[in-house]
Amino acid sequence: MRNFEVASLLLEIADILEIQQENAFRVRAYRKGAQAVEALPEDLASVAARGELLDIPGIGKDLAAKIQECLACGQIAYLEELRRQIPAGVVQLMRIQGLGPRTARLLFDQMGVDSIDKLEALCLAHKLAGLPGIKRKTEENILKGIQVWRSGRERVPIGSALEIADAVVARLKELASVRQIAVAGSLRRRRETVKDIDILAVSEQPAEVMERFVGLHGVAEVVARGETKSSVRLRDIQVDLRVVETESFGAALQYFTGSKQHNIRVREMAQRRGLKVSEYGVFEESSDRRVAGATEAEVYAAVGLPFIPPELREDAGEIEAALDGRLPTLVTEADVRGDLQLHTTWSDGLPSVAELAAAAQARGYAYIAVTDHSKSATIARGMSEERLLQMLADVESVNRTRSGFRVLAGCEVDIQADGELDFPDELLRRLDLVQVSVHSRFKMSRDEMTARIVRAVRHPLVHILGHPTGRLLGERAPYELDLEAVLQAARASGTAVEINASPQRLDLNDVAARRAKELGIPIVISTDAHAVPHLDFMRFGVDVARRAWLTAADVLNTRQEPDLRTWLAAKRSHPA
DNA sequence: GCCGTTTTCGGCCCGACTGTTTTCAGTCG
Repeated sequence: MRNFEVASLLLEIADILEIQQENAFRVRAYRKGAQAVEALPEDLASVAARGELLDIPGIGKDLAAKIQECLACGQIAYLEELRRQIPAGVVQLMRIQGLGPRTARLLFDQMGVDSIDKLEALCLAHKLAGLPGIKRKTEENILKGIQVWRSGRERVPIGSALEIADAVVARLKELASVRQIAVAGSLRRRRETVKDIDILAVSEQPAEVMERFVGLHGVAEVVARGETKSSVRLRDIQVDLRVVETESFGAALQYFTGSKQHNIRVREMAQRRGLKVSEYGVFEESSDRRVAGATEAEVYAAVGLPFIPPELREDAGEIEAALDGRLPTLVTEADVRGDLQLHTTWSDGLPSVAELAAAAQARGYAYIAVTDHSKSATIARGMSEERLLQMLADVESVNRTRSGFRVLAGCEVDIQADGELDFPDELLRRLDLVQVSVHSRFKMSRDEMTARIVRAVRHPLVHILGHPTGRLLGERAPYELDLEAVLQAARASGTAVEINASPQRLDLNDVAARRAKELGIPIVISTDAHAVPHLDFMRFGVDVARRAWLTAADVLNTRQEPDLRTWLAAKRSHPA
């Protein structure tokens, strides 16, 4: 059983307990436990086998026992019992925006509502008005919520969310009264998908800012409108705006960036020091005197912490690391010296090698690798062996024209169903860089797929495993795979793994990349660009790397060109 | 249910907005 599956069972327990109006802290304990499990960079089964479940913060005796039970028999008896009391359909009701546990309980108890379909029918027939606390308006809001839920666009990929957020920020910045403005929330933490966009501004004319905000082009609905806080639906996503005073900006930014769990930890630390943290600032409990608030650094300092980068704020060990002075210096886009997975006219890319080299050098890179597809990738116009040789000549001629810049001749070689590579060794040996990836036969069994990839990763001429899980965000689930086994094979053979920065892929993801780092596996961040503008995807890959706690030293393509070439050569003499 | 430089018991983050209310509960982040 996968970690996320265990986590989802724990979350379901939390949901049901919440509907049953159980102790809120007990509910929180299950949610926290679920989050800890999901963020765990290693398989729960391995941790359990070592008897270390209790070492996971947030997992105590009870949760450890339930996790053990999960791993042993795939279910939790306690949850089965809860499900008999509150059917799954009732838990589903809480997926509707504006509908929480109290209302779900009320609807189930009084009207037997146990599905969203039934809820919709009753709303349309105006059968809910008259229940305590429900009138016409509430029915309307529930129907709107059901529409949003049906549209299925509950989470938006980071690429499109950033685009919308940047546009909103630009429009609001035009107002002279807007002194400061920033994106907060999970978008600032650079989660791969987000549920909404949070924007924070400082202005002495909050009313003017709100006015501009709710009137923005593309606003489909004003969800809420207050003096300092408003929400709209804009192009299928909710955007929240808060306006605060200058002296509160840092506190508000810290607060609205979250995560919720991270903030709870910060507040607990503040409490122990006799302080109270809110979005308005840090205050002395006794006197209400403000001690911090204008900047985030100030807020963290007040509770005894160094500044923690937003990407780490998930309560996944960053508080402890900060206290011990072990926070990593995260890799930045400026550290990246080259891009190692690129496609050109030699297969399915748009630019020529020369065009790509010019664009990459203009961007400040010192090198790139062109990695066109191998012959089996027919859909992607994979290269025949002759064309591969012609590509080598092309790369050589481009290298003659450019100084201070190097094009490495590479290939993205298909991993065939049995783990064999798509080109013979004598050809691979002529390449500077060999990347291997799966592009076919996605539906193999977990064992077969694992064996297939492990075999390729162990091949002595292979440098990098590309998009290791094969997922396409929101389109295709990762293939069945024992990723831990693949990573162990990479470690043993010295092979690097890729963070594919294409916003469609982001593969490895943050959790897996963090595990790869833990194992000491070299990591590359590549865009997989098929056109010149795709070189800009690098920022998304760096975001994943930062969420994975990576420093520049963990990332191969931050090295100087000679160092990289040394690594590429040394890899081939690595004892397999 | 978890946790411990205040604690093995008694705590556990904090405020805005809406819709229903005549003073507040529910939801959200």
